[in-house]
Amino acid sequence: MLSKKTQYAFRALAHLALNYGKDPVRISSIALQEKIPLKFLENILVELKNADLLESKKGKGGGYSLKISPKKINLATVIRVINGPIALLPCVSLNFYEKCIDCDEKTCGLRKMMIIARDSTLKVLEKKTLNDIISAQG
Amino acid sequence: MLSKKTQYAFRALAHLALNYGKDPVRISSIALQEKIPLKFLENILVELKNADLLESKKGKGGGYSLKISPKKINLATVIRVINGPIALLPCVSLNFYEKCIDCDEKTCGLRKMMIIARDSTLKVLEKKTLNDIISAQG
DNA sequence: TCATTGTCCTACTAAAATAGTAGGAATTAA
DNA sequence: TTAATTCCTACTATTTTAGTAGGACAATGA
Repeated sequence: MLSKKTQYAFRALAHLALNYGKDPVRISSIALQEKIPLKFLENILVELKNADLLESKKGKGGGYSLKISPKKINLATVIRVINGPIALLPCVSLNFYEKCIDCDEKTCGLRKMMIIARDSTLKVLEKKTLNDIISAQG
Repeated sequence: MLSKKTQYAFRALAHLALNYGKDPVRISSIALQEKIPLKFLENILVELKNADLLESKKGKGGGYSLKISPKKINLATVIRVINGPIALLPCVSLNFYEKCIDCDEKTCGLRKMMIIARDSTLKVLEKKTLNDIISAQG
C-alpha cells in the first residue's frame, strides 16, 4: 500500500496540474484546499522539487508549480520519489534493487513470478500520468 | 514491498509444495533448510493453517503439509493472508476495503487509475500458483 | 534598505508496523 | 507415560510512518 504521504503527494500534484501554466500556488493554499497538514506538505513538495518535478519561487507571489507538463509525469515516477520501490521484492526492483538474503536469483521461482507481476503493474503506472488523473475526475 | 514474513511464507510453502502428497514436514526441518528463524516460522505456519492452506499433525511423525494442491494456491491468496492488501490504496482494495479520508470516490481520478493498476497486478498474482513457483525453479 | 511573504532546512517526537524471542501448554504416537 | 511436535500468549527491539517545531534563507515591493 502507498503511504499517506504518497497520497498527499498525488493530491498536491493533481492540484498543481490543474494550475499548470498559471501562477505558482502557495503551499498554504494547497494544504487548505486539499486538507493536508501544512508542515508535512512542505516536506513533500521539497522532495518533489528535488526530483525535478516541481519548481518553486520564494517571496511574495511565490509558490509551487509543475516543472513539466502533467502529461509527462507518470504515476510510477511519483511513487518512486515519495514511496520507494514498486516491485514486491527488493531483488526484482528496477530502481531500488537489493539482493534477497539466502536466495539464488538464477533459480528462484518466486522471483520469476514477481518479475512478471512487476512488469504488469509498471505497464499501467508508467503509462498513466497526472493528466490522466485530472481528466478522470470531473 | 512484501514483508520478510511474506517471503518466508512463500519459501515455506514452496518447500511444502515439493512434498505435496508425502508425509508431513516438521517446522524445524523447514526452518533449517530454508534458513528461517524457527519460532517466527511457527507463527507464519499457524496463520497459513488458519487460512486453510495448510494442515498439521501433532506429535511424533507430525508436521505440516499443504491442504490443497499447489496448483490451487495462487500468489494473491498467500499475500493477502500474510502481508495484507494488494491494492495500492485502501479505497481500491477488494479484500481490505477502507474509505480514504477526504476523498469522494465518485470523482477521485487517482482512485480510477489505481483500480486499473490493481487489476493488472491481480491478473498475474491470481493466475500464478505455488506450482508455478516450483516449476520455475530447477 | 527593510518589512513582509513565502520557501527551505534541521531536528525532534509519538504511534504503528515489522521482525523477531521466550516459555510453556496441548496433543498425539509409540 | 514419555518423547515429539504443534500451538498459544505475551513480550521486546528496531524501523517506518506521520507528523511537529522553530527558525534560516530568499525574493519582492514599498
